[in-house]
Amino acid sequence: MWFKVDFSKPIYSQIKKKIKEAIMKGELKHGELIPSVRDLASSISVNPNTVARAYRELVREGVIEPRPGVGYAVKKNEAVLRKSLENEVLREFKNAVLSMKNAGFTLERVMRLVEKSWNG
Amino acid sequence: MWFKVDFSKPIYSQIKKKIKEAIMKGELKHGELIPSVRDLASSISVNPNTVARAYRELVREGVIEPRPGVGYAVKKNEAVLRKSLENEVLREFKNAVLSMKNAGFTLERVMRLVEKSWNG
Amino acid sequence: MWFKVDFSKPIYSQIKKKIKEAIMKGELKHGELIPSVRDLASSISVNPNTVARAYRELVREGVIEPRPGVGYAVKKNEAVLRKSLENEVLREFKNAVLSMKNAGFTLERVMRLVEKSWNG
Amino acid sequence: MWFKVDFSKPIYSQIKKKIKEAIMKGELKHGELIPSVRDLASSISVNPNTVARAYRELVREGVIEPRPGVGYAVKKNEAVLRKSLENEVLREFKNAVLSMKNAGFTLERVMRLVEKSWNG
DNA sequence: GTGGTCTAGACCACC
DNA sequence: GTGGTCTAGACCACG
Repeated sequence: MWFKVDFSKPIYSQIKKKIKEAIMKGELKHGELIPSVRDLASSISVNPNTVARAYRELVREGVIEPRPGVGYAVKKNEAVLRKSLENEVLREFKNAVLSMKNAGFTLERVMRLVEKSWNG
Repeated sequence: MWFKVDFSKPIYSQIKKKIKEAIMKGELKHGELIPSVRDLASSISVNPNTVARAYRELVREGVIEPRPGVGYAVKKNEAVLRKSLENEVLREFKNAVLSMKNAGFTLERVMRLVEKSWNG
Repeated sequence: MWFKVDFSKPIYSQIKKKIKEAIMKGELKHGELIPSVRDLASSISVNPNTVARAYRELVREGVIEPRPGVGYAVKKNEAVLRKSLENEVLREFKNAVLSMKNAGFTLERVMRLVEKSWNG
Repeated sequence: MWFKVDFSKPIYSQIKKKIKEAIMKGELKHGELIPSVRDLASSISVNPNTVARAYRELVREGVIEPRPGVGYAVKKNEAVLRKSLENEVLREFKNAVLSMKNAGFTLERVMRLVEKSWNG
């Protein structure tokens, strides 16, 4: 596990997002152990407490489950996870679309921008 | 001038955005006075300091200008303002699109969601 | 706000429980501010982080809500809170009753013990 | 010997409790061998170390005794064991009753809940 | 080895 | 003043 942290946003929420995305992409499968708190923390050069907070919240959201003395395992598969990730990401996206509208962009221009952003 | 404050985001930035949007929509025109700090503060039930901060930053950005003893007047017109707002909103939008991609949405689904969000 | 911390159980969860109980008893009312993180922390001689964690979880559970720059206010009244507290306390209680049964106590004896514990 | 492990509580203490209850119910009698560490571990899908720890503590408490090369045998009989279990369970029960009181339950409601929990 | 909790203290944004 | 986030590092329980 490996990614670049963006210090302009809360690190713990970036971790949550990355884990969720990894599950959705099949990089982490149902029942598999995710990286240990200490491992992930050192591999992205972040304090273990920060990773622990992210994991704790993922547990609360039902995405992973603690295996005492062993680590954390992926709990739910797409069905439940998708809902959690979708809600988060969708809200952000809808707001962005409305902001574009309020800023005076046309629907056509926004559509073109989606494609452009998507591919590069 | 009135709107519902969303306590989950910085209030001062919501105020800034609203003022900018009002100008772009033509609700506030070049040279016109915007609501006084105290009026806006009481009408949206917010600390006057918060409104003052928003206005201070708008002044710094050249969007409005102080009229000592009178209030604040719109400085930039829609054409000039658009550029700054666009950049801000565009960045947010591109991030949102990429998040959708990472979350496993298809391009087609995203396109449909643009239309849906736009109209609803 | 003032209470004796029991170091044999997680402090943050004792804080959560105390706040909930205070609300249920009417000591803290809807809309009122609860003690600030720093105040409570110093008054019970505990690290602010510990109080912050408790408050953060209470927010997540919908019991209190953050007032940025001001503090935390009591959000829901009995209706919602009762559910949250009841679930917690009830689960604990049912387990205790079943443990008594498994340990060989009679129903009659348990009933008498309820009264005894209640009054003393 | 088999039961469902609850991953939200320490496994070794669940094992201890189960063994004690089995003795009190007469399922395990004085002098009888209890399941071997490896058997119990595999039958409830748990790390053998965990079972070993439970047995070690039961030995320390004088509930069972090691029979080198053979296994562990029940040492105390029901009468002697009862006292230790009772104390443990009683303390838990009293706390639960007080929590119910603090949560605003009435004595009457608690009494009804005892019966309800007792019967199912 | 794993996670869970806590302390101490820093820095930032917000009101 | 308020809370939000993060670091550093300790200690404990569990497997």
